[in-house]
Amino acid sequence: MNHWRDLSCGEFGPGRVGDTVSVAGWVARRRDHGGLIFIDLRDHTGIVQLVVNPDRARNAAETAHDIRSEFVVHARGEVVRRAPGAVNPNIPTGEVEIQVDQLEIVARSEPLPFQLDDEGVEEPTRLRYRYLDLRRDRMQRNLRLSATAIAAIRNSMEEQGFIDVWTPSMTLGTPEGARDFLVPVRLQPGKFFALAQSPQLFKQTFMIGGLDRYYQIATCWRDEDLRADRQFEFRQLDLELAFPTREEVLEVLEQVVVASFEALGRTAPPRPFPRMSYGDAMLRYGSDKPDVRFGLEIQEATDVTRGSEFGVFAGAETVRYIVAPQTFSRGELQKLEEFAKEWGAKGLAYIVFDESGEVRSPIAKFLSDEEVEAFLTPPGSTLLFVADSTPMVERVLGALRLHLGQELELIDETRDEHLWILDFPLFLEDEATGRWTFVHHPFTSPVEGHEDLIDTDPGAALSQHYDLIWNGWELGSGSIRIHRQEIQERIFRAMGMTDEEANAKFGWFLEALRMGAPPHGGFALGIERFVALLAGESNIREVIAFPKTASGSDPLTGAPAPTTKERLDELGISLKTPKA
RNA sequence: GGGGACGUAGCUCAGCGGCUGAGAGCACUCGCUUGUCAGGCGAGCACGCGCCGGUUCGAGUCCGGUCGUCCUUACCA
Repeated sequence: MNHWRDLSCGEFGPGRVGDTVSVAGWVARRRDHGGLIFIDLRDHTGIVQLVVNPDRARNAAETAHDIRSEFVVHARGEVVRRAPGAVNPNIPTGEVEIQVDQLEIVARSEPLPFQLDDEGVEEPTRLRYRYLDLRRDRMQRNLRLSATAIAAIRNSMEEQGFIDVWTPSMTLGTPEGARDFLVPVRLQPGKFFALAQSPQLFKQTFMIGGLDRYYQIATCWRDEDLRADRQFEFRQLDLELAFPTREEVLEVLEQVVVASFEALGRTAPPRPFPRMSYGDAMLRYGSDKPDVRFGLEIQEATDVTRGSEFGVFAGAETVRYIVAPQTFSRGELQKLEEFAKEWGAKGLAYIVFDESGEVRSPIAKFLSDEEVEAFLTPPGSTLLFVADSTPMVERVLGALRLHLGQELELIDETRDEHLWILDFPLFLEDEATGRWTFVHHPFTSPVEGHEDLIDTDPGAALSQHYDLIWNGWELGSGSIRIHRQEIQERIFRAMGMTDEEANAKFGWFLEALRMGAPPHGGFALGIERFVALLAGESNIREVIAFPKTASGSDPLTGAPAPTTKERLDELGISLKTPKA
């Protein structure tokens, strides 16, 4: 170490008794007994108690009198064993303390705007003074955990033969997908770069360039509303490999996840991770990112209700239901119906089977014997039905299932469930426009043999896309890509894009596909989501040093901010509503 | 853009259906205290109801708007 410190605060123990040492850190707390003064000295490793005794060091005692919370101090003294009655079992260094000989104030501190041991401080305050928040255990732990995980990810990628290559952040914008952040160019006024939403086309170009296995922890920018799991800028473990099978890509990711768990000293999830088809996920969970830590699976009833006396059932494209493992009062059922309506349902039919075996249901009188028999469940349960178009049924019951899972505390928080979702459709029909839009991105390869469906029956074509889900969070997604130019062009056409448009947007890439593109595929894993889950946080802002708020600003720096007229003139930009 | 919640002291919050000194805990300041570790005891400081407007004899409280924060939804290929 150096003259400031021989040991970090958390490193003191009985083995150091008798040593004369230097220590430095922040004053977590000072307890002044008039004579004796105790100082809890803190750094990133922990806390050690300094004892300043005027009988031993008069100058140090005078200095200690001036010391306040969060001063940075440097002390020199002797490590001594505490008297048996004075041991503090609450801190790892509690068996020893430092009898101070010299004490120096290195930096003073104003009283802090919030107390570091106050767990209840609101997020805006924490972000406004993030440097103070960072001193606290939670952020120290999360950022260190993040660093450990990222190191493990890099190691794993290197071991698996991937090379780290950088791609530009400033690139060509695309009208599809999320909104781009635009970057004006002083040298070419009126033109804009877009900040990369991901290195997607660049990494495919690496494969055409013969790099074979590429990875990068890439920063990505998307101008979309911020959420608990979304920021304007975030990082992806971005990777791509040539001549892969789907299994190989999944294998690479599973290795990365396992390596991260092991680096953190955790029991790794068993491999291979379970798989589920997209169709299955939507049917059973009403979601393409199902949380499978609890049951409450959605049941299909459409066949049974086809000719139902109950008009709502008979007339609906799809009827499905959830069996909740308890009964509900009328009021509770009404609330559940309101919840379903908020998600777009026209109503929520129910059948309550009381503990006594009695049936409460406004629709029971319409149901045939076959229906009643099909829906029969043990006493003390409730069936909740949604009848509507298939996407609406999936949507509403998926939301209701999650809602009930939380409300009824059915989710086993101690479990970790990793899951692959496979066999996505290539296209989904956009409900608003009726046009076919790609589910993932337009570079995803159809399943072999489904190429012709692109033109004949787009809705039936499956893609070689896959998502990695952890406890209901989408960690990332990937696919086997299209490496044949003519297939790529057919996809663009199916989306209603003319050849001219496709060329204008992706011409350089279509050209590259004509010059020897190997089969390739890859994946992108959301780093912050992954780390947040590893850290047990439900919000990625807790694992980001300087996150932005939901409104897209940074309370610490005050960004974003207006700029000057001069800067705008230089860039050839005029504002509709000029600001000072 | 839609829905919900919140905004009172540095922090976290209480505050009646409208009434004559706007509060608590912690923090902070001062004093006393030589074995505390959420130190103890005593004294003190806080002038603040996000902002604008309205209703009223009277508004932290009611109404409208606005700003900010969080959650959620559309959105996030």
